[in-house]
Amino acid sequence: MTNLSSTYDEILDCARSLIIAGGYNGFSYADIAEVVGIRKASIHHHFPSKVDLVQTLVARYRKEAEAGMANLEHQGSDPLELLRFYAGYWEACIMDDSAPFCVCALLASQLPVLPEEVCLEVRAHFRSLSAWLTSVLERGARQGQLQLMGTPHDEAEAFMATVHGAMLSARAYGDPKIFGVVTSSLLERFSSR
Amino acid sequence: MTNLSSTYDEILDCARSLIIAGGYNGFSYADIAEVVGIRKASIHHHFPSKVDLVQTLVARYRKEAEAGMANLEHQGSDPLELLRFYAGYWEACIMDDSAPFCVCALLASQLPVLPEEVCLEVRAHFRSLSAWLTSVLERGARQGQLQLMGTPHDEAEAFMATVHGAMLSARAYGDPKIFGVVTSSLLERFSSR
DNA sequence: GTCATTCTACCTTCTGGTAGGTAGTTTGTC
DNA sequence: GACAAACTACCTACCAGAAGGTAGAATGAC
Repeated sequence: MTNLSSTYDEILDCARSLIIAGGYNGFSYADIAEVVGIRKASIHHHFPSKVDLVQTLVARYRKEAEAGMANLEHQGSDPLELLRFYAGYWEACIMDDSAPFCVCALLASQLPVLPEEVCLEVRAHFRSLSAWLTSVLERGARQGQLQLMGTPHDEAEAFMATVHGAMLSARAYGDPKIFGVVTSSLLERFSSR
Repeated sequence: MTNLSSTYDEILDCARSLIIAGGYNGFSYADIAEVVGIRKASIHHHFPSKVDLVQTLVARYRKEAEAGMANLEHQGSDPLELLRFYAGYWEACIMDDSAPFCVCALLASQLPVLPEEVCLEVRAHFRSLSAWLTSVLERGARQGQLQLMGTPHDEAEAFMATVHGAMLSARAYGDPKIFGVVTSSLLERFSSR
């Protein structure tokens, strides 16, 4: 139980890449089988159904993201630094093409055709990301470091939306640099100076 | 040629709704056939392949959007009004669930698995929308009505990204109101007063 | 009669999923 | 330590249904 096979992880990693590329209906067990070098049926041993696979994958993604946010928080960086780090993290992922889109953002776009279980995981990610951003903005505003025009919550939603939209634009233009253009414009607006 | 059958249009409208819900791989000819009340094979008479159908659909969408932008432009409204109108248009579409997502924004998210022809149409829409927003922002800045921190182009990209991200959040939360929250925060920031 | 439209009937390939089997490892019991 | 039972990870060989698509025959308007 503690010793999970590496195949299990390989399947999850592969599925993640495939979802990032084309969403829930954009890949099949056959696609994974080919990449991992295993037979289709063997995937069912690890993940009985496609819903199981994607739900596990998103749950894990969500956990990683939450761990990342908690970790940033403990490093005691100031609010503006945290926002910069968050945007910088995605900028790096997009520039080196290692993860050119947030799994949950991509799945959210197809929410109406997603299985209920996956839908709930995706929604939970949006809520936890929004909550974290809200707390960062709230702290920044209280310290006088960040310039907010609305409530921390509303500004957090706007921040998140802009980052997701920037991922979309980078993909649409086929130009990773556009992500940096949009996010740096976003960050600038929050700095007081 | 001038007298296009209404079935043709019904198929396009139906496909549009289905794409808005789940993207390129989220619907099939069978789905359309059921809604339109026609046999699968009959759709092939109007659109030989799925690529033809989606390409036509996106091209038409693009034309409509460009006509809408040109029309707004001719009404001579001031820049801030134009931005408000644009955001308000989408807010209405999302609130009444008539078109809760931009077809091109949704397709852009799955660009890596899209047929080349569709990909080009989607990209073209992003470019024309960005160009229009740039011109509006540029004019607003020149007139002193809008407060820009970066170049009109960069701000236009940020504006577009935020609107697309707001669509995504509204869908993720299952709450149409979040679109208005994000976009009104966005518009406020551009107003001078 | 011609032409567009729609139909039935069919094809191939892909889809997620199942059944049943095999080789190798762990585990529990004596 | 020996040995059976159970478990893990994978396999081959299927299946039913859905996918996009084709061929050719009816229908019906001009």
